[in-house]
Amino acid sequence: MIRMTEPSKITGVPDHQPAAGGIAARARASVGPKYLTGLNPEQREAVETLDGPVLVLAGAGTGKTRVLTTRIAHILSQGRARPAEILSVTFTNKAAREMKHRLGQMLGHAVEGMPWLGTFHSIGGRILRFHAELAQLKSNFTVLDVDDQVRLLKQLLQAEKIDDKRWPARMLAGLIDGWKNRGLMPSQVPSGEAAMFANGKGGKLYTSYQERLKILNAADFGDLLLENIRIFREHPDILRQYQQRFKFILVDEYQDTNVAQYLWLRLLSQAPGAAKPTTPAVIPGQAEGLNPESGDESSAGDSGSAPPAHPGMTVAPSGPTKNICCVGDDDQSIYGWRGAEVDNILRFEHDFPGAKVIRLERNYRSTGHILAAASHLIAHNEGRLGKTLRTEDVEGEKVTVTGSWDSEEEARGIGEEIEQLQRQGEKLNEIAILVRASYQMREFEDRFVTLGLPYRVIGGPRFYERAEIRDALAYLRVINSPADDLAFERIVNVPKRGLGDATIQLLHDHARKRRIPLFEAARAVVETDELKPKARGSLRDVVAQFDRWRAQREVTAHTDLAQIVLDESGYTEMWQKDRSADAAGRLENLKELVRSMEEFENLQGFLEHISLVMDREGGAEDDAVSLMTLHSAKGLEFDNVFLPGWEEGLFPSQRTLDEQGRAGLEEERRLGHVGLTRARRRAMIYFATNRRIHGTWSTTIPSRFLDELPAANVEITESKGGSAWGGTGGYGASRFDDMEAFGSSYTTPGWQRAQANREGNRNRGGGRSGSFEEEAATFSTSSSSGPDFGSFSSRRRGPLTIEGELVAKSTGTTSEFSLSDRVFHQKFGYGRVTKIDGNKLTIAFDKAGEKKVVDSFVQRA
DNA sequence: ACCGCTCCAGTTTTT
DNA sequence: CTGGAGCGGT
Repeated sequence: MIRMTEPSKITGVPDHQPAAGGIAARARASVGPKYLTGLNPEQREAVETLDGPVLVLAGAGTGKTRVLTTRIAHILSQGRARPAEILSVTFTNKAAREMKHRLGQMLGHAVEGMPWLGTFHSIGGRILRFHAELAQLKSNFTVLDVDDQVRLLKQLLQAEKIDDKRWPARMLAGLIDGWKNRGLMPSQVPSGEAAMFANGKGGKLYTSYQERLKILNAADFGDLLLENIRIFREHPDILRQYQQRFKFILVDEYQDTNVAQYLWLRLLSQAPGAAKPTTPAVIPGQAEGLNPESGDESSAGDSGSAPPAHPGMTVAPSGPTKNICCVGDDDQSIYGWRGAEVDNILRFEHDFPGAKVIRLERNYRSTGHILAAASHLIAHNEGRLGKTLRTEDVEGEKVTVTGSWDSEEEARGIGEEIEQLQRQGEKLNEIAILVRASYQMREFEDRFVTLGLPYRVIGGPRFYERAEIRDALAYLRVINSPADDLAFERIVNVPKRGLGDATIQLLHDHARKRRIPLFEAARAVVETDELKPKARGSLRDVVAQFDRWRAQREVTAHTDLAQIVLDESGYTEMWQKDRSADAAGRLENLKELVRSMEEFENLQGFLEHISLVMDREGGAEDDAVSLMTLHSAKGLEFDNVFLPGWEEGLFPSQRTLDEQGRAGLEEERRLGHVGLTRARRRAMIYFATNRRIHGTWSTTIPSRFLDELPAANVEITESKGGSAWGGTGGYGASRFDDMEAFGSSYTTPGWQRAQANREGNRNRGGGRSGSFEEEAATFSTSSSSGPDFGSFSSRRRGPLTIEGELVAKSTGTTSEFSLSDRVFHQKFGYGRVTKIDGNKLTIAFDKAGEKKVVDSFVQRA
C-alpha cells in the first residue's frame, strides 16, 4: 500500500524499475559511468543523445530534472564542452537553483563554473548588459518591475490626454507585454492591434514608452529578451560569437516558452556561421507583421501537419542546428494566457529538422488509480503529442469524488478529512489543497484558523513584489542612480512627508523644462520659493539626506548603508508604528532584504540582479498543510492532494472558455491533469452544489471533467463535512453512473440534483451528539445561505467528534484569556476578546472584523 | 495633504 | 462580499 521509498533522483536505482531489456541492457548499464546507473532506457537515451536537436517529452513525475542535470554531467564528463559552454535555461529562479543544487550533488562540488545556467530573463539580462550600448542603454540599466512600468505608462497617458479610466495603464502594460512576448518591436505590431487601444494611439504609446525607457536607462522584463533578439538580428557577428560559445543548449519546461523565447533560442541554436549576414537595415519580420500568415518556414516541406509558423520567425534561417535539447510536457502547458505557445513544443520536429523525440512515460510518483484517472482525463484533449503515463507502483486508492452542499461544507469536509489523515500519521507537509482561483483559499483559511490547523499559502506576492521591499529598493536605487525618476517618485513621500501631488507636479514641470532628472529638479526647486515653506523644508531634507547617503556610500559597507538609509529615512519607524497584523512581517522582510545583500559585492551589483533573482524562501520547516492554486502547484508533489471546486464555471473557468474557446477548455483540462498528477497516493476531488460568487449564492453544476474521469479508478464518497447527504439519499455508490449519464449534456441544472439530495437529507433527519451540535452551530461562521437553503444548512451535522478531539487536544478547556483582553493574531492583527467558549475565542479585530479562533493562535497584546 | 466615504469590478502568475 | 480607486470634505 504504502510506497516504500522515494526513488532516489540522482544515484539510486528506483526500486520498482524493471530490469529492462534483460541481461544485455543490464550489462551495458553497468558499464557506463556511475551517474548513468539507475536511469531507465528512455532517460538514458535522453541523456546520451548529445548531437542534434532533441525533444524530451517528459510526462509528470518521469524524472525530467534528473534527465536535464544528468545530461549536463554527461556532457561535462565526456569532455564535450566546458561548463561555460553550456547554455541551460529555466523559467524560474527556483528551477535554476534546483538544477544547480542537483548538479553540485552529482558532480561532488559546487557548480561555480556554470555561468549560463539561469532563467531566460537573467541570461537575457546578462547578455544585454554586455551590449547595452547597442540598445541605447548603459550597462547598469535598471530592470523595471510592473509597478514602475504602470506608473510610467500612466504619465504617458496623461501626456497624451487619454482618459486612463477608460484606457487603464494596466491594460496598456498588458498589451505591451503581450507584444514583447510575441517578439514584436513597436514597428512590428500589426496595425490593427496597435489601433485597438485608445482610439489608435496604442502603437504610438508603445513607441514613446520605449523611448522613455532609454532615457531612464531602464528595461522591462520583456526587453531583456527582445533587445537580445534585436541585437542578434542586427549584429550577426555578435550572434555568431554566442553561437560559437554555446556548444550545448538545454531548455527546461519548453511547453511554456513564448514566441520571443522561441526566437531567442532559434537564433542561438543555429550552427555558428549558418546565420547568413542578413541585411541589418531591414528588420526581418516587419513585412510579416502586416501579413501574419506569411512566415516562409511554414511553407517548407510537410504541409498541414505542423501549425503555422509565427510571424517574424523568419529571421532564423533554417540551417544546421546545434545541439539543443528541450525538455517539456505539452500536457502541462498551463500558461497560454500569459503568452506561452504550446505550438512551440507541438512544432518542434518541424522547426528543428532531424530532431529526435524521446518520450518519458514511466511515472515514479503516483499510484495506478491516480495515474489512470489523470491519463484518461487528458486523453480528451485533441492538440497533444500523446503520451501514456505508466507506473509499476501499486494501484493504490481510487481517486475520490465528493459532493458537498456548498463551499462551506466543502471546506469543513476537507478540514475533517485532513484531521483524520493527521491521526493516521500523515504529515501535514504531505497534504495540499489545490484550488483553481485564489479567492477559493479564503474559505479554507477561515476554516483552518478556526480549527487551529497549521497551513501555509504558497504563491501570492513574491518577496520582491512586496511594497516594503520595493520601497526599500527604491531608496537604494535613488542613491545608486540619481536619475532614477521612477524610484524617486515612489519614495519621495514614503513615509509621509507632506509632499503630495502638487509638489510632484511642480517637480515634473521643472524636470521637463530643464531636461533634468526629478532629483535634480528637487534640488533646484528648494532654492526657489515656489513651494510652501513646509513642503520646501521637507524636500530640502530629503535632498540633503540622499546627498549624505551618497557620500557615506564611499566609506560604508553596502549592507550597513542600507540599514542606515532605512532607519534615517524613517521608513523602519513607519512600520514600527503600524499596528496592522503584517507590520511585523514587513519589518522581518526588510531585515531579510538587508541580509540578502551580503551575497553581493556592492550596491551596484546587488541592484543589478535583485529584480531578477530575489524570491521569497519561506520557512518550510513547520509541519503545515499547503494551500495554493493549481498553477503554482506545477512541479510540486504531495502524498495527499485535495482538489476542491470542480464545478462548471469555476473549473473549467467560464472566463477562459468564453475567451479562448476550445483551446481554453483544453488548457483547463491540462490544469486538471497537473492537479491530479501532483498526488502520490491520494487524490480527492470535491465539488459543491452552491457557491458564493461575488457575494451572492449561486447554484453550480459538477464540472464536465468529472464525467471524463474513468469510472474504474474513481470512487464516489460522501462528504464528511456534515454528512448531510447520507449514503442512502441520492448519493450512493451508483452515483457515478448518474454522472456518466450526465456526460453528454452539461445543461442538467445542478439544483435539480441539489433538490433531490435535499429531499434525501430531509428524510434522514436526526442528529447525533446533541450538545456538541449546538456548539458547532454557534461556532460555524454564520452562513447567510441563499433563501431556500437556510433551513437546510442549519440542519447540517457531521462527525463532530473529530472537532471534539481537536478541542481536547489543543490547550485544555479553560482559556487563559479573559473577556476584553487585547490580543494579537498572526493573520488578523490586533483585537479584543468578546466571547470565550472553551479554548475558542471570539475576537473583534481592529482591521479584520469579528473572527473565531482557537486561543493557541493568539497572544496577549 | 490626508482621511473616509462610495462605487465598481471581480482567474490563473513568472521574470 | 471584498479591495482598490476616485472623490469630496476637513
